[in-house]
Amino acid sequence: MIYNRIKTLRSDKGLSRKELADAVEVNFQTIGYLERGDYNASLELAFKLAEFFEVPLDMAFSPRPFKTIAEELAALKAAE
Amino acid sequence: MIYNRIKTLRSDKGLSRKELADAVEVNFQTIGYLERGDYNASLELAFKLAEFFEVPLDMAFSPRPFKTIAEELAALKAAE
DNA sequence: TCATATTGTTGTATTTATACAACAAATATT
DNA sequence: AATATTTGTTGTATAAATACAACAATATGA
Repeated sequence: MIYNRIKTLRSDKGLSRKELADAVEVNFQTIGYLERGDYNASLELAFKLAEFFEVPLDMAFSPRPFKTIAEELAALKAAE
Repeated sequence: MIYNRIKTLRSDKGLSRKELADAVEVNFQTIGYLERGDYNASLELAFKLAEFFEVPLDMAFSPRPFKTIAEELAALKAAE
């Protein structure tokens, strides 16, 4: 299982699934499947999405659950 | 099409396909397919391989052809 | 050189990712 | 509230990734 932040990245940009799907050239329902975790993106699609969102691939996809914002902040504080 | 450096990374470590395959829990022939570019790794396998080789994912996989060592050196020199 | 291990090739089977359609449920817009 | 847009669900179809087997070709090592 691979975790992803597609939904967050997408809504941050104020895009609908259809718009994102068009941008990376997949069916709009494919975006839905990915966001719900029904299946993983292919490597190819993962690269396209990361590129589209202008983030490194492992900021959009991770083999381990992403930290919540609260956890990120706690980690930052601990690292001071 | 996604490019990869699995063959290089693997032979740098002096491993056979079988050994690498066992380490990332796939069939040894799957490694062969990937090395020959017959098909792409899944995102899951890509993460496992990158982790195994201790390199960032995009050092092992890229949507664009990797530079040769000569090109890398030329780029380094140009950046001086 | 002979034996063994590794790699390449071909072929079949299964699983997973993607496409597409129809329609219901939920949100947003006017 | 009525309408339109977006999202969720289910179902079918195809393509791509993976497993596995058998065997040929190459390379490695005794």
